[in-house]
Amino acid sequence: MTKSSAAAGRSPRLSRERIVAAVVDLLETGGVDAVTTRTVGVALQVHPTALYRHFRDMDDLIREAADHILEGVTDGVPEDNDPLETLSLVCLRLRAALMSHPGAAGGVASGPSRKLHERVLTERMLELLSSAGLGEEDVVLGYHALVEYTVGSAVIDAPGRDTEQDEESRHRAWRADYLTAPPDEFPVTLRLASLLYPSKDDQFRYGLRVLVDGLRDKVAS
Amino acid sequence: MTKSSAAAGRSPRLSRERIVAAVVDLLETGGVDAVTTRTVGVALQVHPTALYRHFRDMDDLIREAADHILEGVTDGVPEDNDPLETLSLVCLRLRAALMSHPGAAGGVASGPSRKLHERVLTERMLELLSSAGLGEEDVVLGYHALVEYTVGSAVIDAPGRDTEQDEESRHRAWRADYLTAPPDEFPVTLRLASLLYPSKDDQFRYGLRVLVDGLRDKVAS
DNA sequence: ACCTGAACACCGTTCAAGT
DNA sequence: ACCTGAACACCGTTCAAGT
Repeated sequence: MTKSSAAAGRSPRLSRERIVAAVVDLLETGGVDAVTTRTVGVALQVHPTALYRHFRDMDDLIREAADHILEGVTDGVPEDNDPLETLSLVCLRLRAALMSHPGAAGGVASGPSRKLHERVLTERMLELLSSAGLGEEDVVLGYHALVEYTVGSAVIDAPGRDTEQDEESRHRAWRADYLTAPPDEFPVTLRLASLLYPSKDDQFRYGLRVLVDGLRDKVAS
Repeated sequence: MTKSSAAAGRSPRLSRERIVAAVVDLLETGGVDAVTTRTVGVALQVHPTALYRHFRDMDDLIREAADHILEGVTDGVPEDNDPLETLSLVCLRLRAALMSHPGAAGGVASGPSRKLHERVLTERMLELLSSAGLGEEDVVLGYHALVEYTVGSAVIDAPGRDTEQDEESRHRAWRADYLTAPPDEFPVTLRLASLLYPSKDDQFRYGLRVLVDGLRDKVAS
């Protein structure tokens, strides 16, 4: 009745699903190095090495968890008349999912898992680019550009292990630091120092807009 | 005569420069996790903990090495009539520097070091954007967008620890994998599968072009 | 002042052993 | 079949000790 035909032993305490759920949880609450064999062990009240019955190695587990985080990214995104605007919203949702789970960005950055939720996201993005009227070449290259920008900047922007200082005060310190540069060697930096390091979300939105608008220009050809 | 006024003991075997040089070397030949306290120890014929006299911790050392890799990125870049084309070349040079030193990308991705070579690169990029005729806001946001795209995609594209398979055969396997998807759920993916995963450099160049061209459109405003 | 040696608290992973 | 226990080969880092 459990899953195997010969349901002999007591029911297993672990499963891929339960392990993934625990990892997603650790990815959400803790920082990047919050998920280790030991931490998932205590989270599931189980020996650190128990997960090796269900996953080949830590990398396998992280990638599965990363894919799980991609679930629902395309759901409920309001449909705009312009497919590229919808796509822009999808990218923002993708970023939000990655940012709310520090360390997950590194997981998807390590290469395409070609697992379910990633496939769904890929299909949706390709479809939106295609229905915008882009040629096949531009659809594929545009897809890659948006993914690399969104995932790549999430890797950069995701909160690391130093959550002590908040983003704004850190940025303020950086700007102040630039003001100490020698004026004859760094004139432009000095002139613009006060504008450097706007909020990371504003940075991301700007680049996303440039990319999306640039892709729209390719439709005419 | 050495450096301190009281030059008593024998001259030190180590220095920040020598350690950084060794790390840059390891970053170039080996993969991402090729640089550890132990590996720099054997490279310099020195005890693994010796570097703690010269650097606060491993992070400090990696960031210094990452900055060293940025040296000369802006040197000898041919000056185009259009500053944004020169900027495009600078980004390509930055990518080349990061790609040829796997792991260095992670170093600069961990946040701005505000060290010398990074400052030089920042100044040059801001200057090129400024001389292109962009407003101050666009200069700063354009700078951030280009850096996040270039560094972020380098983190994604940099060769990891699995150098067994070459890029092209891995991409071929991925494309083949997409062809096994159920046709009714992934029609666009199936139609475009053969076009997916062009060379990483081509991917990067495409997105870079879209970004640069998009920034040029902002000049008119 | 600069480096070594020993030690500590971690990692991921393997494999024999228990149930 | 599934999990535990012990063990191995690694990490980064601290600190007392040598010279």
